[in-house]
Amino acid sequence: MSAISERRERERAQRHQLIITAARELAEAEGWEAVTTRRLAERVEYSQPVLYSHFDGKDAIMRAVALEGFAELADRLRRVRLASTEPSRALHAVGRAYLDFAAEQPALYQAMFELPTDVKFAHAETPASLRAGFDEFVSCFDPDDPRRELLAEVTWSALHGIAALAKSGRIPPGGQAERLDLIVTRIAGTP
Amino acid sequence: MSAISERRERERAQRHQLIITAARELAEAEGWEAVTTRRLAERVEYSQPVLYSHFDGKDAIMRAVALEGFAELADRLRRVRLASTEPSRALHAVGRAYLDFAAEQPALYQAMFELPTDVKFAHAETPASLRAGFDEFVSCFDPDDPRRELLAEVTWSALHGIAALAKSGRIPPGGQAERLDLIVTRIAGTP
DNA sequence: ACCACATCGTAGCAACGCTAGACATCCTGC
DNA sequence: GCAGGATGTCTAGCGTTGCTACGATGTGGT
Repeated sequence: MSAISERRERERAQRHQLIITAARELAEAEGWEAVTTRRLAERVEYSQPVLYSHFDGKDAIMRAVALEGFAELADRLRRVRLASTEPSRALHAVGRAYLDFAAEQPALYQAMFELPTDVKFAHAETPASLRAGFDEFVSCFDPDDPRRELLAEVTWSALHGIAALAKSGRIPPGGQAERLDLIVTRIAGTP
Repeated sequence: MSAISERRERERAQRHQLIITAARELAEAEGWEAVTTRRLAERVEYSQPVLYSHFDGKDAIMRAVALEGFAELADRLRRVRLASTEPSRALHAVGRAYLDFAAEQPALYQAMFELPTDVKFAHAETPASLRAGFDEFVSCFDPDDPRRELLAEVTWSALHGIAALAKSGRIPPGGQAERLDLIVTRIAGTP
């Protein structure tokens, strides 16, 4: 009984992850509008109702994908920040890593930051990985500066702005490096 | 024949605008996901196929709403900029007007800047009203500065970032004024 | 007055998210 | 070892979506 139900639980967890990965791959390959419950079910080789035994619905699946993305992004930003020898260049490196993340995985980024979500961001029940990503920006500023939370917010928002507008073609996709330079030098520079 | 077909054409144009207005109001009241072709048809008191004799589909209707929004935004920004007596404060005023526009009409803003679109932004066939809105930002900077296009791009992007993230609850909706201050002083301030 | 044409509504299609109930399969207790 | 119960999966279907083919209606020109 114990060993068997453990195996079942293991299989169930694997399938849970399989659904998330399949949704993410499908979204990245053909966009979120192509991620239907039918296609997703076919892809994981189960019937539709199985999806609903793991998630409350399509939105919950997208939320799970987004959460996975938050963890990966926070990890990536952290690594880049710690690898920066000079603190003054840390923000630049983190910013570039952020833009690269958005450009390399547009569908994932969309699920995280653009699609409507009920994930709470600046609340008590905010997932840790979510706060962790933001904190990487905060850590790039002087701990003694009382406005460093605000500076991090605005830096993040500006990066999100150029990432989102470039992704949808609303500003020319080239020239992101130049925009990043401007943001970093103006915001992180001495006031 | 002439007078009658002219009247028909007039009625047709009125209905065209009626559809756009109805879609916009419905989206603003209940969100874009509530704007279905059936509900929209009922609201304008015609049957569904009539919508398709005016627009290529739902996306085209949303595009028409967005274009109307671009014209209004450009107009609003222009007025605010010209009303600014002191040039150094023009950018601040334009920025606040932009954020107000986004906050007051979230569905319209969403159609303009967040939803997938095939409207070209930085191309030859860019609608005039669209370029006009961007130019209001450009005009806030020194005409002799070779980087003023870049400065306008980044300013606009940063404003879009805080508008979009605040609208979806990803940053606290309060404190936009503080963020605006920071963006304006850091970007428009002397480098 | 009559025909031709344009215009509009009814009805229907495939696909969507989601769910109820039948079916099969496996574990448990005697 | 074997029936009984519980767990898990699939088939089938509901209501709604964007969109369209086709028939009815009514107007305009000759």
